Order: sequence, then C-alpha cells, then structure tokens
Amino acid sequence: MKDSNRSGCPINLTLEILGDRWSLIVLRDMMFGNRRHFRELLTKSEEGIASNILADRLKRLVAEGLITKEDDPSHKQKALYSLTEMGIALVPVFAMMGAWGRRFLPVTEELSIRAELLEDGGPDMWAAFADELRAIHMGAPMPARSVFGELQAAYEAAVARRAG
Amino acid sequence: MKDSNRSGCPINLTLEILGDRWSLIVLRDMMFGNRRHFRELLTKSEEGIASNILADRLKRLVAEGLITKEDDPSHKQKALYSLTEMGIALVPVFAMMGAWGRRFLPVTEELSIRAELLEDGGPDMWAAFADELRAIHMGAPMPARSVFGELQAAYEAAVARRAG
DNA sequence: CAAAACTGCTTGCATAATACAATCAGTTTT
DNA sequence: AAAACTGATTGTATTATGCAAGCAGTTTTG
Repeated sequence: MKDSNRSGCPINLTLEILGDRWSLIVLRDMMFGNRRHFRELLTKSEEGIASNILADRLKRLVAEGLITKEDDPSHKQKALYSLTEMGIALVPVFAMMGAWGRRFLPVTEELSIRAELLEDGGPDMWAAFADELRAIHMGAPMPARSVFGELQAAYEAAVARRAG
Repeated sequence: MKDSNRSGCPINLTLEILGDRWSLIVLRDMMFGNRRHFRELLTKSEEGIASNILADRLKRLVAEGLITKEDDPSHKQKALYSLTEMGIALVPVFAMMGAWGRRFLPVTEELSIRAELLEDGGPDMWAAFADELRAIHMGAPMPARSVFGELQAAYEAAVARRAG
C-alpha cells in the first residue's frame, strides 16, 4: 500500500485508497454505527478488527482526507474521529455495494436490513443521509429527517424480531 | 483471504470477495475493455498486474461465481473468461466508485471519460450496458443500443484529442 | 519446415500486509 | 487507592503481493 499511482483511472485510484479488507469496514462503522472513538471501532465491530490494523487505517484515512481526528473535549485521552465530505460522499458506493452483496451473498437479515432500506430509498434517501452526516460530523445544521434514525430503528426491530 | 465469513453484513461479505487491490481491476478490464484472455488482461492493463496475481484472481473470481472460464474454440491453448450475472451486476458499483474517484482523486481525463458518461447516463444507461454485457458474455440477444460502443468512442476521442 | 512468437500459466524469492496476543502510560471512575 | 478505560505500540507468525524467470505446448512466420 504505497501511493504509487498505478494509473489515473478513477476505479484504480479508488482502489488504491479503499481496496483492502478493512478501510470500508471502519468507514461503515463510523457512518452507520456512529462510532467515533478508537475503542468503539475496535470492540463493537462485528468483524473483529485488530488494534494495530485499526490504528493504521485511521491514520491512513486521515492522511487521505476521508476522516479527521481531533481531541474529545470530554476526555483528555479520547480522540474523536469524524467523516469529511470525502467520506460522506461514499454513501452511494455503500448503497450499491450493499445492494450487490444482498443479492448475491449469504447475508443475514439483521445485518442487511439497513442495506435494503438504503437501496429502496434511492438517491433521495442517500442525499438526506449525507445531509444528516454533515450535521453529525461536520457541524452543519441538523436536517428534519433522520435517515440514521430510520436505519437504526429498522435494525433494532430486526434484532428484536430475532430475539423474541 | 480465506472464506472466514467475518460477518453476514453485505458490505463485509462484498469486501471479503472484492476487497483487495486487483479483483475489481480485472473485472473492470473484462467489462469496459472487453478483455477475455489471460495475456490481454496481463499486458493491456494500465496498472501492470503480475502474472501470478492475475492467475490467482481469475481462479478466485471463477470460484466465487463472478466469471466463468472455458476453452476458446479458436485456439487450443486459449482460455476464454466471461462475466456472469453476478459480475455484470457490479455495473452500478463501478459507476458509483468511478463517480467518487472522479470527484475526489487525481484522475486523468482520458481514463475518466467513461466514468463520466456512466455517471451521467444513470440507471437507464447501466441497465442498457448490463443488457449488452449479457449478450457479449452470456449469449443473450444483442440489444440495439451499444453502451460499450458509446464508452469506447468517447475514450478514443479523448485519446485522439490528447494526441492531436 | 524450422525458428520465432505466443498461450496460460507456475516457481522462487523478497517485501509488505494482516492476524493475534500482550503490553503501556496516562486518565477517569469506583 | 484500586480498578477500569483511553488510544494506541510492540513482537511474532502467517499470509498476500511484487518481480523476474521459466515452461510445455500451439500457432504464426520466414
């Protein structure tokens, strides 16, 4: 993973940044799970990322401009990670990847309900979600609609359905 | 890259198959460059994939069901690789990734003109392109519209523009 | 018809990425 | 004061990638 610039193709350049097994997982958890701190990302991840890999990816994503890192005022040791516009702009990519995965791979209902909503919601929903992420991560005014809330409610309903 | 199934999340499962630096490059070249043979993929790739990596990726993509491999009737040693429906269904993912890369990364005009067309064309164009790929790779009847031709023409015009 | 070029790979070796467990110094909570 | 929590780092082992060379069989070329 060096910044070799193998070619100026948009697909290639995207893969040079995101083409590994963990970068998009970290961004997914920040975006859809609202995880902003190291330990949250480390321990609440379904997939179990290793701490050295997480540290490396966070550093790299900051360097590439997809996220920022700042001190958390509430705790002298806490670092707060936030999505940038570049990170938020991945919403449609996540939507399409989720749709593809849902169609062809052995997903679990619980973990794919958000992907289903996002696929059905289409570009309007993606834009509303991006607006909300700009509010949460970039200090923009909070919009009326909470796509995050819709996704989270659907997820929690699916969990409750399974449990009960 | 083992089939560990870290989780049933559609994003994660997609990354377990496509989350590396080469799989999507190979698929891109098959899809947009119409490369169907090993040497074509090896030597005509902008990025310069190594032969052992290419061999591994082709094997893996066949195993995962994104492409198929068959004997080329015209040459006893040639293997012909074709996209499956699962591979063709990545068209929207490529479109969204290309759009993101074009917006945030230092793409070259020549190599991003196809991404621009695909982004502007939207879901209708993606569907037409998928139809055409089904004809080329899966023996379906050839549709009237050739998105491949449109993309190729735009690319060649961009190359000519730079050269002359 | 022999030489050259082409076919899809494989092999060997060096470097880089990933996984896993343990650890750490400072901070906050109990 | 002890325990738990903070964002990491370190060490070691395994796996992936990159690079160059080679290989047996096939087709093209002179």
